[in-house]
Order: sequence, then structure tokens, then C-alpha cells
Amino acid sequence: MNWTGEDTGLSKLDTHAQAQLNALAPQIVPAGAVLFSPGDAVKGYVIVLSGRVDVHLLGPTGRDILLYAVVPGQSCIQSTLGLLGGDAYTGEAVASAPTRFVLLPRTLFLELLDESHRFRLLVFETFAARMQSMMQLVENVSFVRVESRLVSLLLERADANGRLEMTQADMARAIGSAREVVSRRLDKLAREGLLEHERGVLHLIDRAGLAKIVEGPAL
Amino acid sequence: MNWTGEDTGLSKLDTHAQAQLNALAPQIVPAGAVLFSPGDAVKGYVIVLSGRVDVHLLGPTGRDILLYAVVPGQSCIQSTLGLLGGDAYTGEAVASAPTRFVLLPRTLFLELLDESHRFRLLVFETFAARMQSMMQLVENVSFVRVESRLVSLLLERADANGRLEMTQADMARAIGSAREVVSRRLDKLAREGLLEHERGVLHLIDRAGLAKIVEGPAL
DNA sequence: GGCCCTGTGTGACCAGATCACATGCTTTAT
DNA sequence: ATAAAGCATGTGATCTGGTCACACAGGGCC
Repeated sequence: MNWTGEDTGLSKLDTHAQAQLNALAPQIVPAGAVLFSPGDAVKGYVIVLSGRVDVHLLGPTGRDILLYAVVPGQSCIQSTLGLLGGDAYTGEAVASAPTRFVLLPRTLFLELLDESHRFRLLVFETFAARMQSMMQLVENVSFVRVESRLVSLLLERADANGRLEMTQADMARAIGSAREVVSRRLDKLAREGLLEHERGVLHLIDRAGLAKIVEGPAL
Repeated sequence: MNWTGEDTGLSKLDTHAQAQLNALAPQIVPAGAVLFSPGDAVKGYVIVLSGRVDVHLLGPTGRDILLYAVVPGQSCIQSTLGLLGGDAYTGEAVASAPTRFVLLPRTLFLELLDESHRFRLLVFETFAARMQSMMQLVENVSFVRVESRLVSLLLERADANGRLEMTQADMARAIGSAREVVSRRLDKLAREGLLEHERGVLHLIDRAGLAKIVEGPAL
């Protein structure tokens, strides 16, 4: 098994560290699998090789908000928190696509942290990136109007043809809003001729017009 | 100069690292001093020895929200982000009390990170704590009602006699709300006999009653 | 005394969240 | 094939909270 070569960050590790990592067997889970839930103990450091893992926070009213997505080569920092501070998870992580990942046990993680300069950098960098994106998130939910957040999401996630398969409930989750609000916004955007939508699918019509909305008034 | 002994985390460092740190001269700034603003380049790793530094995010409409407070022994992770990723600051840091701190230059920071196991742990731990508190923040602003957040703040910051000197504008900043909203909430709490307030000062009357509000309905 | 600056109170209005449904499409069971 | 169940969506009413546009009160300071 040699998976460290698959991914940018890890391929630069020294060979000793790579050997130790390659000894671990990657796991595969289907889309929808829950990797951890609030309160779970932290089992190890997770590195995603392919697929995508969404980590979100659950509100008491059933609403939830996407904290960040873990894409290949990145690791889930919630697990890092746990490994360093000993706290349990507060968020929930679910695979939003079939996902292949490895799980470094705590001892190996700490060992590599001491031994490998590159591994350290890697951990720090993903950590820093996450922190940055968390700040971005706070900025978004506090200062950016729902319409802008929604349109940003659509522009980001739609394919080259402007097509996007996603339910309104999932959009609401991703931007930290409510399903009904998304429904009304999409309606408005459709009335303005910027997009079309039906059950489960959505087509962007006027990307330029949508892009203008993203810049739109602050709040 | 020997300031590493003043503080819990640093006193456990190996003597070599301590010697290098003690060679740096602490700086002192008065309350209200701005340590950095959005867009500033990162000068180094900041460790606060005494006082208090508030880091907040500024909204385009003039509203701002407290991201976290840096208290003695902690470091500002925004600077860590910058040192590792090279990005500029996005938040603003102001001393909310007279503050004494040291600034480790980038090179020394990276050197210690490689050399000192304890320093590494220290940095990681503060990093993890910050991340945790950022998640807490997201949870609060998304899922907790303003009244609960306000009351939490009052209970946290009031002295033993239930007295708190703070303007409504500052309270609003701290909980990520607007001044007018705070004004109306305080009014309501006062009408219910839970507290009294006048220009710049505030007295908690019924701590138990207030505590019940914190638990209150989710949103 | 009149100024100015800061902190506060208040009403009107708007965005967005919540609640409580009503449809309709799709899949599964019978 | 038809009914039942489940999911995705639409819609009105209502509430919380943020924004705007003020008025007003308490201190300093000249």
C-alpha cells in the first residue's frame, strides 16, 4: 500500500514518515456515512484521500450550519483539537461523497509531530487554513446577507453548464439559513430570470447577473 | 530580563528556549492601543504577559463582533496564521486594558517550533483553544438568542457586588449585536426587576433569575 | 450661561427565522 | 396498478433582531 504519493502535501514527507503512514490501511465509506457525531471520543487524526467530508454544527432547533468541508489532502482539525486538548467532538462529520481516508492513531500522530518537520508544517498549515475559514464563516453569517451567501454557493458549486443538483434544504445548511428562506430567494432569482429550478436541480442562466448580487449591499 | 517565569505555560520550557525568549524586551501599551488592523502585515508571534487584548472583526456597516480575547499566557493566533500561511490580518486587535507583551520575530518562532517540544505543545494548545472558542462563537451567533448572550456576558463580567462598568455599545460589540437592541433588552430586564442600570454602570439584582435566562429557549 | 461630545431611549421599517401547513413528485409496499 | 409513505417544495403568519433616523440627557469646557 502506498498512498502517500497520491496527495500533494504528504508526498513531501521524509521517507521514514511515509513508510510509517503507508503501513496504515485507508478506509472507504459511502456518501452519507457519519464519521463522527457530537460527544464522540476522538479516535485519531483523519486525512482524507479522496471524496469529501462536511463538518457541521447542529443547533437545538434542528437547524445546522456547515463549518467547513474537508477535501483530499486535508485533515479534520476537530480531531486535532481532540488529540491535543482531549476534548470530544462538538460537530458532526458526514461524508458527502464516497470517501477514502486514513486514520492515524494518537500515538503515531504525536510521534510524527515531534519527528517530522514536514509533517508539523502540514498539520500547522491545515490548521491555519481552517482557522482562516472559520473567521470567514463568522464574517459571512454576521455581515453578509443571505441572498449573497446563497448566490456565492450556487456559483461555486454549479458545474460548467451551470447545472447544480442539490436540495434546498442542503443549500440552507451550507449557508447557515433556513429552507423556507432559500425557497423564497430562489423564487425571486428565478422571477428575475437569473436561474431556473425544479425539484432537486437548478440551472444558472445569467452568471454575470448573479455575480453582481454577490458584491451587493453589505447587510 | 526574565519574564518567562511569570507565566504558567512558558515556565515549563527548556532553559535554552527560555534564554532566547528572555533576550526579547517586553513592550507595554496603554488601554485602547491598536496592536494591528485588517491588512497589516504580520510582524511576529505575540505573547501577552499581562492585561488583555480583544480581537474583533469589523463589518462594513460599522458593526463589529468580538472574536476572542487574548489573556495573559496566551498568544494571538491570528499572528500564527500569518506566520505560517503568510496572510495578512483580517481582524483588529486592541488592548482593552494596559497590556504588556512580547513579540517573537518570525525566525525565532519557527526555530523554537522545530527545536522545542514544549514550545510546540504550547503553540498547538493555544491554537486548539482558539479554534474551540471560534466554534463556540459560531454556535452562539447562529443558535443562541441575543438575550441569553447578553445575560451571559453580564454574569461573566460583573464584579462580586454585581456591578459592571460598561457602555451599551461595548456590550453590543462583545455579543455581536447592535446597541439599540442591547438598550431594549436591558430595559426589559430592568422592568422585570433583574437588574438596574444607568449611564455607564449596571447592577445585577437577581443573579439566579438571570442565570435562568441563559438556559432559556434555544432560539 | 451656551457648546460639544458621549451615552441612551424610541419608533418605524426590513431581513430573516420559525411555525404550521398545503401541495405535489417518487418510491415502496401490497 | 394503486395506495401509502416519504421527500422536496411553496406559502402565509408571526416573531426576533438589525438598521435608520432621530430626540434627549448628562457632563465637561470655554
